[in-house]
Amino acid sequence: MTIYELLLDKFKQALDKIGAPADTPTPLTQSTRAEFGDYQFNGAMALAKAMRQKPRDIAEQLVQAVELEGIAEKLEVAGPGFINIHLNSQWLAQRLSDAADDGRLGIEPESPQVVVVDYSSPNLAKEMHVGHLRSTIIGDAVVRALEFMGHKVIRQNHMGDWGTQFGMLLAHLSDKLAENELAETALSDLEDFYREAKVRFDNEDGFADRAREYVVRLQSGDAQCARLWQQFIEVSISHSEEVYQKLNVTLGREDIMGESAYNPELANVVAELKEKGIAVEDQGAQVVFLQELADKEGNPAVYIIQKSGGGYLYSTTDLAAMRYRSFKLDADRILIFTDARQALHFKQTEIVGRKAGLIRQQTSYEHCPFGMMLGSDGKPFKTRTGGTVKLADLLDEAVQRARQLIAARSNDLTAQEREEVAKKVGIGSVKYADLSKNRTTDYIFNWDSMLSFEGNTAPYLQYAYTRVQSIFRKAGVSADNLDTQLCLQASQERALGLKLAQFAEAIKQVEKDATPNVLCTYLYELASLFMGFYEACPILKDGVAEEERNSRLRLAHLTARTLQTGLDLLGIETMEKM
RNA sequence: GCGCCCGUAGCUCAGAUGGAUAGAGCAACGGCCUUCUAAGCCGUGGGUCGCAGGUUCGAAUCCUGCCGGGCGCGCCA
Repeated sequence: MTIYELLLDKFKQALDKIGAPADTPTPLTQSTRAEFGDYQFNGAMALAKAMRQKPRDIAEQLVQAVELEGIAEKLEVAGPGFINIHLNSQWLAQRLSDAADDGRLGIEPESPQVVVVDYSSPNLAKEMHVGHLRSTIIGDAVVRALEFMGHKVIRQNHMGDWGTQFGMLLAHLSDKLAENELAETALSDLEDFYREAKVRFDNEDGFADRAREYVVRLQSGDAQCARLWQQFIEVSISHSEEVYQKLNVTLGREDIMGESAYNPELANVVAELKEKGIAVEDQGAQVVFLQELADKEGNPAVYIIQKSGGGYLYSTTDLAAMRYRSFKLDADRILIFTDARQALHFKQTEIVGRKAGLIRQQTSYEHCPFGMMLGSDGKPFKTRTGGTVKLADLLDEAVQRARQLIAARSNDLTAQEREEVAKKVGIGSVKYADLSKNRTTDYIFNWDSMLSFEGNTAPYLQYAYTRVQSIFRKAGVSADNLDTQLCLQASQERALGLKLAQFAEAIKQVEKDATPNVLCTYLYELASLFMGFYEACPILKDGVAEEERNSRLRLAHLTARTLQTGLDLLGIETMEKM
């Protein structure tokens, strides 16, 4: 149980005891300022009317009623009726001690849910570009947090491996192979390949017709065409996997569930919607009219599930995917990480899906939108020449920039260690810069600030970790044989200790709201408090008593483990030296 | 036209179920290394939370209307 949950429990009991209505809100929060204690309960004011008493009197009764012996050392009523809770430092120290002895840092798994997470989902017709970065790393961080909390996560890489654009690509590939080129060679640069095919499609006589013909053949299951497609897909998937590896993302082959996988289901999804009278024919297409999203004149929103020519759309695929995930995968939650522009689509998809029974009632359907990545000019992030930035190039540049920064500093790292640090810092910086921002809004990409090694950045957190490791190297002791009592004496120790004890509260918010930036903020505050502790509380210096030294070592070690675990949940690696 | 999202310090961003004097970082300025890595720490300055109403004991947060920006809205995904 987290401290928050524990206190909440106690205050609920106290509310009951003083005769507050059963559904009374329980606004318990971490205190905003140290002088207001560690947590505060703000529920007394709102009760004044219902209980016909002064808020301060209610607060006093709550303070009397709440059972926090041994947990809180002081409860005080302040202002109009705030209750400031000062936790008992010995109790806090004991919690930390227990956490330090536990492999999971004292964090209990939750009762497991099946959570299907759709993320990354690149278009295989092209190379991965910066537009795929956010979905990939935000989704991966949420997945890691969910798994850490004990849930059964089923990753779904909903790759774009199907659709009309493949006609032109396959026609082009077919010609290349006819000229005895190998698929790997022809497709070594997917962007070039796509461009070539597009040029032919737009300019070459007869090519567009051949492309359309390939689409029909592909969809009807033509064997030769399927082989071509398979070759194309294979090369493109390998490319994605290289990027995932560079990015330190947990997606693998087994997580791929491309759009093509739903192909056999599309016709019966449409048929089912028609049978139930949910979909109707309109202007030759099969559509669902959504009265729920009608405008002021009562004109319903239109959701097309089959084109007039008979072709299917992504709405159809998403409905089929919804059914598969809810019924076949038995999902309790379905999380979908795509950019914010698709918000309406997913809202409509859920309405249609629920109406048609394509999703079980108990399955939640959560679109987790995010904003665009912008350049420092506030416009969509592009290369100097205005082209799309390839993700692989972006990551290489990140490592290269980190490498230069490391080289510019004098340190005693070996060449191999420097290279390792460059990779972890470079990739970590790109990921952290993104993860640390509120998911839903656009964000401005800036090399200098993410790699500046100052402030709320990956290197700052990584550095905090190495500082602890350095202490242990110097001390020549292992953290395992420190059985001294942990003690929170100095104000810096107290503040660090409290923050450490709140790790689980941050993770829980991430899994609930799918917002990794909450964990980033937590880790930054933790690292920052550790830096203050490090400056103010000497550990190995002369004159530090053994008990104090060992207690501080334990605190430092717990900090390192928390940082490492937290960064790992974000998909960011740590190192021993930097 | 309708709908969704956003507007917080010069810049980049936090601000969970409404709570106390709105917080960080960068940039600016001033201190701290013969002492565990100064990639650090401590301090100073900087705000009509887009504007105007409303709800309430209390609003950056909720409601309404404006202004400004982004994005969607029948056969792309």
